[in-house]
Amino acid sequence: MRKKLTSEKINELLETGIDAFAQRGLDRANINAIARDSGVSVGVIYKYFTDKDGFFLACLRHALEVLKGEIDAALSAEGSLMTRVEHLLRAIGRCAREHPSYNVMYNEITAGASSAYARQLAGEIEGISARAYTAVIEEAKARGEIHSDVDAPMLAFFFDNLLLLLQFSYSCDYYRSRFGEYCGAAAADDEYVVRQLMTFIQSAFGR
Amino acid sequence: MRKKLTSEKINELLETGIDAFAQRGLDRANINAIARDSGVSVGVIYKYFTDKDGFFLACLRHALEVLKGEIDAALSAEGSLMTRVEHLLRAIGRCAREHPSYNVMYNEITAGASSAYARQLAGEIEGISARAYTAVIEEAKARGEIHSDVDAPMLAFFFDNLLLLLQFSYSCDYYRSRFGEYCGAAAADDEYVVRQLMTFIQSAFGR
Amino acid sequence: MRKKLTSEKINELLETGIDAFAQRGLDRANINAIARDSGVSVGVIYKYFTDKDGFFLACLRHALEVLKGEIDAALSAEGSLMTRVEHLLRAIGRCAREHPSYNVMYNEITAGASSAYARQLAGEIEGISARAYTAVIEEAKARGEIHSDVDAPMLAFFFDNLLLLLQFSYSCDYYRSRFGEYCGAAAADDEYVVRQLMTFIQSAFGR
Amino acid sequence: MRKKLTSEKINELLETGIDAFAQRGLDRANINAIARDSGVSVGVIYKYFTDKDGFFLACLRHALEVLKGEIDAALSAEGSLMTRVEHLLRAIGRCAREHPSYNVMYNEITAGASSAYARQLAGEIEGISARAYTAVIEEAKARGEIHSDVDAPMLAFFFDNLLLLLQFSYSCDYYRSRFGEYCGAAAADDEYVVRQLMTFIQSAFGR
DNA sequence: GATGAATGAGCGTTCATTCAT
DNA sequence: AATGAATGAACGCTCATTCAT
Repeated sequence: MRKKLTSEKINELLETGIDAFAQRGLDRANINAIARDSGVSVGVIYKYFTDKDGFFLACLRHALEVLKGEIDAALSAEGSLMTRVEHLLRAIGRCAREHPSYNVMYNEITAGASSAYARQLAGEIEGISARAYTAVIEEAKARGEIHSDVDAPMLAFFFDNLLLLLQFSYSCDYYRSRFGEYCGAAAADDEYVVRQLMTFIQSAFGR
Repeated sequence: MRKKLTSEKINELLETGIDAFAQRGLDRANINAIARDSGVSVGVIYKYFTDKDGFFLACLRHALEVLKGEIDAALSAEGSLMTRVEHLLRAIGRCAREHPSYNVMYNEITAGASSAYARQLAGEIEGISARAYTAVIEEAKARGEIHSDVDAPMLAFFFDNLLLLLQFSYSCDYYRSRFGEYCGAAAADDEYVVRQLMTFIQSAFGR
Repeated sequence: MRKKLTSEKINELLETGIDAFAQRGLDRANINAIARDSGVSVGVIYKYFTDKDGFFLACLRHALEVLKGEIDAALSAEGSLMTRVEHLLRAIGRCAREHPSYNVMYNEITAGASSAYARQLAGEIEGISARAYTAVIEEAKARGEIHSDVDAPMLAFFFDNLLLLLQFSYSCDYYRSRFGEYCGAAAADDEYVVRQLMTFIQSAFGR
Repeated sequence: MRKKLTSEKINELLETGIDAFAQRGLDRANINAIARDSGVSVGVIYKYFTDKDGFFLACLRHALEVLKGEIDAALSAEGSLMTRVEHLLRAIGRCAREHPSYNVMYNEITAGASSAYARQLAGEIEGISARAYTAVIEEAKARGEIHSDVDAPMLAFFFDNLLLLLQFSYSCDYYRSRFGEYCGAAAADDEYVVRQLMTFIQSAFGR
């Protein structure tokens, strides 16, 4: 073959990597297998990425870019606080359906093997949402949509905790089973879940 | 040596395993090193546990037993819903301080490598909390502490999501950094965090 | 098998290693092949030696110990300077016949791949001969067997140069061919070579 | 670029190759790095040389041509045997200073990896010196400068052994350290070494 | 002819697992 | 029963070589 790699090929490689890492984890995923399944040679992985960790990180960033893009779009929609929350929840559902592996990779970095990069990644990944959510909440406070004596960053944190676990509960095996343990069949009724979580958040945000 | 293994020795082995798995993850932890550090031979690990995965699972269950014990104790205290919630939050803080590795292992099973056991473990681990929280909420509904038209299991689920991420945010590198990104120094003020989360949950539970 | 390795087995391993390194060089020798050919698993190589380099060094030291042992024996014989020289030359011939690979390994460390250890190894290996030869020459000077105004260490150096290249000329492919280019069939006549070199050295040592 | 390769460029390539092979050895030197450092593509190396070994051999011949040129010049000078020897020794010193890598490559072929070409190379490289030295010695014999009953080729061999190890002792890490072990600071005093070796050879050549 | 990105065989090393003692 | 040395499959990574441009 020996044809120059198109950027689509690199994208395919990242997608294959994401699937492999999501299914088997950073350590159990096999670089040689990923290369074979992507139809490229191992060599190109080591040409484009420093090592397995570097490739994993690239896959991760690729996944998170898409994820965060959807979130941003939802957040910057017009409307009241709760309208935007609704958009957010629906975006989360959509992402989980369209890119099941992305959320799994996201969850992966919170665990063991990637903890060497924990601090840096958290800054990179969470910083933006943290500031965005906090800003939206401050804004809502200013508009009187929520209590004025609330701690905005912490409210944002609790709020994102709910979203994050919803994401994971849609996509990660363990969290999905856990969701089922709690809610049974209702867990599968996306619309119902959104309504219930909306109510929960609405109340939590107070008047 | 060649002395029969005391159950004490087995406990020490599990503790060493938990620390190793928490620090390095299921795949990177080294069975031979764990044996050495516990002062036993690799042989006994393979006598008492089927394989590395089996040993990991045993470590996990050991950790979760302690964790769930604390939770149960807090939950079965006397008092109003919010009093029990407060006990719960404080128990979570205490566990995070006393057994930092336990929560990390808990988070570990939600990720990649252990997903083969996801369903089974989720049932084992989450089922009890799911039923306990749901029962407490139903009870609170009956007492009028929370709205009567609320979906108890789903409320329990959202509630546990908040608790779970608090646990992880106290103990797991990534989640701790994320907590810092959101809340800065306030993240380290346990008392303040408890108060804020109490308020959040109180509101979410509605009148 | 799984039987504990006897020290003979380790010796066999070293011998196999020496042959492999002598035939193919440090880099081209294959650790897995060496293990297979010795009837042990790769694992034991990495249990007894830190890495390929460490194993190579162990092989080297094993070879040189034997070599230096023979030299020492010859040197500590009774008799005049030239008698001892004769013993030395015959010992060199014997070693070359009995352990053809040992000299090749010795030559190996003077080249490329092992140059990282050059200084240390030179001290370890040459220091003893350097002192021994110099002492013998000083002694001969004192006895009036050689000129009194000669620089003993440098004479020892030139002398050892002649011995070293004789060693290599008996055992290393290139040096052997070179020997043939110079001396034709005479190169194969050990006795004749010894006599000629004795004469050469005798003259060089002066009256 | 895509300009035809000048012979100048090829020379630069060979020089870079020589440095790389001298520093890292045949196996550890990296063809791609050599190409990069010479400002040519890997492709041209494989156009002008059959493979890595072939390129190594070309580098070697390039180095030896220069080396042998200097030797020949010294040897064909006017004067007595010992005058020519002195020229030779000084030429060796000069080469070691001007082309440190050349001697290292020379030593490289005597070791492991290139032994496949040992015989052929030895003929190519040593044959000429062998005949030249032997001729000079025969001549000196005829002129009565050395004993008439000496074996000229063997004397030439011993003589070249001394020169060869002097070359290597000036340029190769291991041999240089060995030189130091024998002679300490005196090893660095070129003039002194030449004088001592002259005396040694003079005596060895006999009356 | 020159280029240099792509290829993939090959090897050093690790470590879960076994089993003779 | 407990031991721990031995095993060897498996995998990350390198780099000599090729060939489409």
